[in-house]
Amino acid sequence: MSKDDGRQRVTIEDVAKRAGVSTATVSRVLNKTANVSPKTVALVETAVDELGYVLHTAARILSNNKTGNIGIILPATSNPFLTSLLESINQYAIANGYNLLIYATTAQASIRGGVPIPLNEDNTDGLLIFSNSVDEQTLFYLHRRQFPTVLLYRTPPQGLDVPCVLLENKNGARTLIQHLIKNCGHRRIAFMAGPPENQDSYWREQGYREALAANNIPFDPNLMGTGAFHDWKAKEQIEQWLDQGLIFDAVFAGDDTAAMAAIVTLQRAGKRVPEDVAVVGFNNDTMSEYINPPLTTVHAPTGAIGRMAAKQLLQLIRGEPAEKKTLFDTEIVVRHSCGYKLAVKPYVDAEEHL
Amino acid sequence: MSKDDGRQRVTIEDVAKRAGVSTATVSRVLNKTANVSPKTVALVETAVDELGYVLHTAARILSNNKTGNIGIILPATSNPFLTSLLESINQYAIANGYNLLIYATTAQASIRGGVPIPLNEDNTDGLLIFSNSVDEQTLFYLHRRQFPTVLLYRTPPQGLDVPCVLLENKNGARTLIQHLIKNCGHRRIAFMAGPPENQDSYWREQGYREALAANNIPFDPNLMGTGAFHDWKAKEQIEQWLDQGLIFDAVFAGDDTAAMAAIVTLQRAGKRVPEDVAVVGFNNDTMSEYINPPLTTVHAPTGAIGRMAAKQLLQLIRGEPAEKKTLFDTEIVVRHSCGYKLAVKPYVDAEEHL
DNA sequence: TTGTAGGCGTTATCAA
DNA sequence: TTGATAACGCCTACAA
Repeated sequence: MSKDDGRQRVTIEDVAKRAGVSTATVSRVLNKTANVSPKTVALVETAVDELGYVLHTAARILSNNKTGNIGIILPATSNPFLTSLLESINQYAIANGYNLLIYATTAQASIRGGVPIPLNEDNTDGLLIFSNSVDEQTLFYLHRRQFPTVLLYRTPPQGLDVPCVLLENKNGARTLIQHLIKNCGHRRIAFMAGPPENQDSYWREQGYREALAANNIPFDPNLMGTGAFHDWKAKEQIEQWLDQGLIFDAVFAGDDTAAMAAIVTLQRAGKRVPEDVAVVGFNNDTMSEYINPPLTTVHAPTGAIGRMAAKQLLQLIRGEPAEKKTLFDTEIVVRHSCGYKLAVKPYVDAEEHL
Repeated sequence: MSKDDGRQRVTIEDVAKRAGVSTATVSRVLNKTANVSPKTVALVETAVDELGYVLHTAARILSNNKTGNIGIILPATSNPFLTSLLESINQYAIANGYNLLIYATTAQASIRGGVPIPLNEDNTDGLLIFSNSVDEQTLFYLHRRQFPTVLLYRTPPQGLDVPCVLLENKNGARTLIQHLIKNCGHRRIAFMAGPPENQDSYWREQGYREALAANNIPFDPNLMGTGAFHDWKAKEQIEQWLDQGLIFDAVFAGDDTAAMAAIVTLQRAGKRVPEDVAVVGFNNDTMSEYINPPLTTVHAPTGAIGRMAAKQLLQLIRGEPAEKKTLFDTEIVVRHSCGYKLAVKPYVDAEEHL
């Protein structure tokens, strides 16, 4: 291993010798954990510099279990929504003296047969867990170890008492679909679900169904599909619907990413959005107002959610209690893709002006 | 610390006792590092399960320096381009038995006074370093320690011999600006630079200047601004230019994120894009074809770059040599925002059809 | 095939 | 204010 051929590592002992003090003293000045005479401090600091000493993280962790890091585990899917979430958490963490480490897992992360997950109690002081990115066994393990953990966008499993920070989905979705029905006159509204087991998607679907019921529109299973909060998945779903000749005048894409892909796929198939088919999303990602046509969606306070989760986690780490459950409300944002007319005009191709 | 109140951790020793074997044997079956009789293996494995034993990462690292992780350090800016990069690296890492840990730093990460950076030789087997997210001192330190390191989107500093994976920027930018000048008839082309010290931005500017020179357009320092590869920064720059009455008929935004923000800012100020002002970007992010108008840009093979960097790093970790320098070429993508007419029509507002 | 024991680098306890 | 030393949990010679 190339890593082992490296020249001998400079240890705290080397520093101690060079400075003519004990390792204990070096540790004290490094951690400011006790009073040390200014003279000694200077001695140690120059020794550190001269030797190029860098503390061995693993050794410290083994010895006292402090890392200065918090971690977040999330599914490895590239959704701009996740970027916003991470950004807000990172900011909060740094502002409070912690570094954020990120692990994006393709499978559901799990401890099993003694194998730890890559971000855990050994290299972080606490963990944020997004949706169902780790399995229940691991959740229970962390809880048994009383390791500071906060759940994001999911509730804890039965019998597990872990704080969670959530988005209110049902009301937002219901309002959105009501708008589609009442204000825009759509009746055959297709729904694209998120990833399997996703709680946000589940509740958005409930809101969709409630709006239908409230308007005496019978639920039609043929209008149920999957966008998986993913562009190519949404593309496939739209293409399949088009191929099979499904009749629909609107699509609730599940989230903005799927909505964006749905719009483009429909347009490439010769459909006009929103004249032929309306499309609405969920989240209000940054690009939602820039796309073509601007997207009608539900605004989710993603940054606030991230900050709140980080805040709860740091409280837990400090040994303070945290909120069992925090719920954030949403707000509908009406633009053009739903077919409802607005004052602001979107871009019009040059040739139209000629 | 709440983390210390947790019930006693199950160690390898507990497992050994339970299974009636030595810790050495437990370690052997856990790591498959030597032959153990099937009978003993079974004994150990059930003990692991019954006790809920999970290996202590830090202890293993301290003992043998293997982590199974690679790390990437990058600046904490939310650019969809980075998401693509991370996705490709993560896929490659996982396909090859490594986990990717991510650290997004707001300042330039640095070891100093013995303080390690959060992702380092103690918790990863190798490091990918994006652009100038860590300082030179740290780069030299890692090299001195012979720690596997690959630079992404930057060359090593003078005197440092570290592999790097790069994007070709100058030719791409020159071609793009040539297109703006020759095919679209623009002459006063403003340029928005990326973040300070960013090598990609530097070379894009060189390409811009070369295209100008090749067409006998004098370089005008008034047309030089900053977009910082960031939406709000680009917005500010456009607003400032508009305020001061700068005359320009095109903007090379530096990257797609800045371009998207530039387009929207211009439109809100009552300018038509591309009729009044053309806008072009760089990268060809996913959303570039969806925005309004669809963006003319330069395609960068971000996924391939990420995979290549990960590949080089794993070679280094295995003790194999890596390419000193890998350069990826680009390709211009002409859509609507440059003003050049294409067959594919963008979205047209419903009212235009009435 | 298995066990014993030393060492990895740090921090914390206890004395001085 | 400082020093000696016992953990922390694991791995790997070396022995058996």
